[in-house]
Amino acid sequence: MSNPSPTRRTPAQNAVLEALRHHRQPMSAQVLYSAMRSQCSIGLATIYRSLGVLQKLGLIQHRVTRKGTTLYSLIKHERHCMTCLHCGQSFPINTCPVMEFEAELRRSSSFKIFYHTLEFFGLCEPCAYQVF
Amino acid sequence: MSNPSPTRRTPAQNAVLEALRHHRQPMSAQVLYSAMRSQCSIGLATIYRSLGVLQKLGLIQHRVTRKGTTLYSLIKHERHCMTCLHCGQSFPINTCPVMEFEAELRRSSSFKIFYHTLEFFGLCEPCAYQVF
DNA sequence: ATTAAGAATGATTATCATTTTCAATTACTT
DNA sequence: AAGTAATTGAAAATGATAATCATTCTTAAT
Repeated sequence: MSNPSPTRRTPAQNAVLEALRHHRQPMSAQVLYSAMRSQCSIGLATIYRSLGVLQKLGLIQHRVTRKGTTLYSLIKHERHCMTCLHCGQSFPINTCPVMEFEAELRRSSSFKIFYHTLEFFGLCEPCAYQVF
Repeated sequence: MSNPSPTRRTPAQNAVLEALRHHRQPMSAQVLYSAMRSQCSIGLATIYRSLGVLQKLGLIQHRVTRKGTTLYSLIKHERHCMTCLHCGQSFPINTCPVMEFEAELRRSSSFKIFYHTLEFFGLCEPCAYQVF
């Protein structure tokens, strides 16, 4: 459970982490950018770089939306979802069936696991009618 | 996001499906393009459109790589993996701990589930040393 | 404290996967 | 066959992220 962090975190990294801590929901780099812009001065490239580092430190997790944008959030409670292949909408699932498996995998593998993503794909009820 | 609603399966869609059936491994649209190009004549846009339709028909599944390219494959046995946040390499896992949960979710939800993605993120053993 | 080396920053540019456009072609219906 | 709708594909547009590079900030040694 320990994080590999021999390097000191930069002000930018801390600012990004703080922004993610403040806004509770997963955010894209772009949204993070405009949100942080109103507070401090930071470049978009720095945000991307910081997100990369924080990820490798095991502090934040990500998921990719249907449109291809990556959303970042603090590593805490897993929030999985069902995503409609037609409208792209995501519906949250409040349980996680992988917890136990992940713990076991951590023990049996030399791979250092930080987090996981689980997503179900298909059609939501309205779209199941509309398509085709 | 939303593709035109077809009334039948087009030759292009069948060709894409056949190509995915032939090559057994997950393929990107681009790779599919150059692979199919040598056989028949097809445009890249058509491949993307066909993949979208086939996905909504519940015939193929997808996963997004670390570099942002989407890989498509026939819906068959789930193949999950652990992906290194540093080198981007993916290591396959040969069991799936979600099967039972998915079946239950199918029963309890009105959402029409076709498939799911499960991916673990962290650092592979070599990278765990190299980073920082 | 000074300075040299190295890392971090940010504006811009480049890249690359995917989507959209639109004219041309093809398929379906009457 | 004629008319209408769907499909196709080449090219351009989009959009997220990565790379570049000159500048600024840290760090460490003197």
